Amino acid sequence: MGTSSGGRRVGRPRVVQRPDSGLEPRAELLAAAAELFTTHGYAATTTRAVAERAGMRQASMYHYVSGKEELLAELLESTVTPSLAYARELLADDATPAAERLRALCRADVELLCAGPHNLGALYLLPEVRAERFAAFRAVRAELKDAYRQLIAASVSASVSATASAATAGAAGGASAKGELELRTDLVFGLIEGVILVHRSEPERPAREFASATADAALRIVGV
Amino acid sequence: MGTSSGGRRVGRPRVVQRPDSGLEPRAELLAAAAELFTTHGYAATTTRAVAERAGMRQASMYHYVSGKEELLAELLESTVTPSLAYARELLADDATPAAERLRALCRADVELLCAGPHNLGALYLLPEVRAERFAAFRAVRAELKDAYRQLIAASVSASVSATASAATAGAAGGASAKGELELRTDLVFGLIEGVILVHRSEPERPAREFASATADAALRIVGV
DNA sequence: ATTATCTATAGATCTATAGATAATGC
DNA sequence: ATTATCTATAGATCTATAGATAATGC
Repeated sequence: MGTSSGGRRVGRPRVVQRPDSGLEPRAELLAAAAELFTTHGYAATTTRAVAERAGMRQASMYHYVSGKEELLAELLESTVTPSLAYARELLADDATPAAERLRALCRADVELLCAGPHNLGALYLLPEVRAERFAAFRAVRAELKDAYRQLIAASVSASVSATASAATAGAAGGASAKGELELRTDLVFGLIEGVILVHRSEPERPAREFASATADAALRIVGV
Repeated sequence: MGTSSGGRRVGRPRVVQRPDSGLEPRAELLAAAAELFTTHGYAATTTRAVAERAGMRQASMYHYVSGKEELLAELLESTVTPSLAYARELLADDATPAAERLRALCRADVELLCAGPHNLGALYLLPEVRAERFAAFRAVRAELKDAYRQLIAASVSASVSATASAATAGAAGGASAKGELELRTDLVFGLIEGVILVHRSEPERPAREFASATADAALRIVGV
């Protein structure tokens, strides 16, 4: 295990020595890529910049990853996987009211992405993500969105059957019930995403509070 | 005037002739840049790609613009300027209730950006926009956000004084009144931005309806 | 012997300029 | 003469590979 600090390392020494970050070289590369991709963009970030920030020369990076794409793929998945795992737990928990579970998912999602050192949420929007290479990530994300959809549907139907006030549901006739659900899902998903982006401008606000306020806003949008 | 179609044009003919688009060369370049920047990203778009899509050779582009940056700057300003103009009108109109004006601004903003052929809203998020070169754009955008802030403040105070139900205002003690306003503004602004991005996935939904639904959602977030 | 790193570089770009060319205008 | 375009290209990258090197391990 102890490859990190301590004993001398195998292999030719790095030309520029730095205070041991405690991270494995691959993790150092990922951290460097996260910072550079979010601040300068993916296409504008060179392999040299990533490697050098991770403390090694450009060519040495290829000992650990196949190139920039692999770094992006891994970063993308690392942002969405924890949210999805939590979403699955929530979907399975049929003891808690749906609205409460929806609230919990919104909070967790915003907090996870706002609390990290970089704005990894912004990576979702890179045009490069549409490439075939990142299909796996897009699938995971679609599954997360579907979890939102299910929780919203359950929240709405619980609210309607409880209060019988169909007025809250807006123009939900019944014919366009599916369209209504799709619309609410897009509004909530848009809020979550947009709010994460806006947060970057005001990073001094505690992520915890902000996530909680966003979750409240999401429930108000859904109308429960 | 009639430089567009009709009579023969001055100068060496283009090597690849195309059905006259009716646009001036500079406008053709802007349209090409809009498409490429939004689909492939700014850094990943080459001057060659822009020029060729506009029907001219790479070098000819420099006859009209100084480079990619100028194209981006112009596209950015063209997306935010109409919204800001409308926001100023609304701020001046003290005959209409604030909540109604806020609703109108949200609608217009979403509709303007969703109705266009490309997702110009996504350009806001390019990391390159943080560069000094685009300070003018960022200033315009900050002014637009301030218009939101003012309309939200006016909506809330009208609502509170009318119904005296301070409960709607959430945890608005009074000490953190400014923080509350800032929070609501970020939530609404985040919703507007996020929703524009989400819309791209489902472009078959009419922009008009979607904008209207978003405006309703914004008012529910604000709590009026 | 194995490993992690290095230096060097070929090949493929991409930008922006220089200078030529093929139209119209007068 | 003026204009819009073209071709050609210098200079500056950037990526990914080849092969050398300087450690540790046995």
